[in-house]
Amino acid sequence: MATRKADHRPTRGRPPKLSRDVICDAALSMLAEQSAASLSLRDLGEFLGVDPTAVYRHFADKDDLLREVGDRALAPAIRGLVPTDDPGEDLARLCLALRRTLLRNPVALNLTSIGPTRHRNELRITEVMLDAFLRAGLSEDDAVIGYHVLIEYTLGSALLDAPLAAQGSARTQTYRQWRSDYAALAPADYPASVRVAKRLYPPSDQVFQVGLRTLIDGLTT
Amino acid sequence: MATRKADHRPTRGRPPKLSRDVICDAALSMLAEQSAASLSLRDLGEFLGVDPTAVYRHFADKDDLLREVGDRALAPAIRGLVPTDDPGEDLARLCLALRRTLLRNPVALNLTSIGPTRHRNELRITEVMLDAFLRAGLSEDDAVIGYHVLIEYTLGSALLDAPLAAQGSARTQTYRQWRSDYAALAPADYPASVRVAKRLYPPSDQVFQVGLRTLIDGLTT
DNA sequence: ACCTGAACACCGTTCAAGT
DNA sequence: ACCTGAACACCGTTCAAGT
Repeated sequence: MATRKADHRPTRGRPPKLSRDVICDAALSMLAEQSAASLSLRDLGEFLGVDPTAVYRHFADKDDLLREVGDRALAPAIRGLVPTDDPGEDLARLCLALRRTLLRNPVALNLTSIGPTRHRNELRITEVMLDAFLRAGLSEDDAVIGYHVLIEYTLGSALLDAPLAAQGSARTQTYRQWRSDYAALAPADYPASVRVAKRLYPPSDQVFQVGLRTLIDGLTT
Repeated sequence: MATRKADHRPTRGRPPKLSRDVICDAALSMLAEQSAASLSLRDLGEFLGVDPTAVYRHFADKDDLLREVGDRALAPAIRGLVPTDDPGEDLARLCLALRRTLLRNPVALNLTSIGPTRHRNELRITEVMLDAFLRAGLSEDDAVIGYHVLIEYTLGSALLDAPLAAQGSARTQTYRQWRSDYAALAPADYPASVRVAKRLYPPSDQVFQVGLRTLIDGLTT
C-alpha cells in the first residue's frame, strides 16, 4: 500500500519551509491570475520568498510540478458529485462540470500533452465515468471505449474554448470579427461558409451540450 | 480581392534569400524530425544559413510563423478528397484523414491554442464539413453546431493521442504499464477501474471510429 | 535535510548598423 | 529592401557550497 507516504516525516533539523503542498498552493494561486505557459519557476520562487531552485528539492522538474498542480485544479469537477440511478445523467453532469473546471483554470489542460498522471482527482474522474457506463449496462469493453470517447470530446471542447474563455467579455467582439471574415470569403470558392457565416460561433456551451447528449445517448443504448 | 499578393514583387536590389514560402518549407522539414515545442528560431536560422533574426523580416513573430506552418501541415487532410452522394461518409472520411494528418505532424495541433487561422487549408476543411452537413439536410444552425462538435471531437482525440503516437513502438509498453497501474489500485476505492483495468487503452483508432460514427449518426438524423 | 547562489546553456525579440 | 549582429530580458536546470 501507500507507495510514498513519508513526504515530511518528523525531522530533527529546522523545519522545512517548503513542501509539495505549499508549492502547489502557491502555483495554483498564481495561475488564477496568469496563464499556465507564463508561470516561471523564478516567479514562483519569488512568490514563495525562496530561491528559485528550491523547488527542485520537492519536484523532479517543472513537468512533475505541473502534473500535480493540474490534478489539484481538477478537484472542483468531482466535488459534491453523487451518483443517481440515471447513469447517463451522471455522465452528463460530470462532463459538464469537468469542462467548466477546465475553462476556469486551464492548467489542467496541460495534462493532455503529458498523458495520464494517475493522481487523485484524475483517478476519481475515471472511476466515476467507468462506473456509470457499467451501470448503464455496457460491457467492459464498451465501457472503456465510452470512457475514452467522452474524455476526448470534453477535453477537445475545453481546449478549443480555452483561449476565448480567457478573453472574457472581449469574446463577443472576437466572434463578430470572425463571422465577418467568413462572410467576406469568395462565394464561388466557399459557398457553404459564406451562407452560414452569420450563424458561425453559437454559444459554445450550447454546442457542447449537443455533442455531449449525442454521444451519451448513442453510447449508452 | 487578393488582400496581400505582392509578397515578392520584382525588386531592383539583390534578390531576397528568404520568403514566407522558403521559411515555412524549412520549418516543416525540421518539424518532421523534432517536436514543435523544440523548434527555435535560432535553429531555423542555422538550417537556412541565415541570421536567426532574419525571419522577422517576413513574419511578425513566432506565432505568426507557426500559424502558417500549421496550416501547411493540414494539406494532406483534404488532398484528393472528393464529395460523394453520402454526406455522412464524406464527413467520416474527412475527420479520419484530419486525425491521421494531425498525428503524423502535430504542429497543426498548436493551432488549437491560438484560435482559427483562416489560412487556406483550414478554410477548405471548414467549407467541406459545412457543405456536407447542409447536404445531409440539416438547417444552417444545426450544420454549424455539427461542424463545431466534429472539430472538437477530432482535435480532442488527436490531442490525447499525439504524445503516444510520438512514442512509436514503445507505445505498447506504455499501455502495459498504465494498465498495471490501474490494476494495482485499491479495489475498495476504485472498483470499476480495477475491474476493467486489463481492457483499458484499446487501439485508439478503434475508439475514435466509435465516437465518430456515434456523432455523425446522431447529428445527421 | 534543506536551501542558496553562481553558473550553464539556452530562449524570443528589438534595433541600430551594414550592404 | 533585406540581412546582420549585438544586446536585452528572460528561461529551466545543475551542482557545489552553506547551515
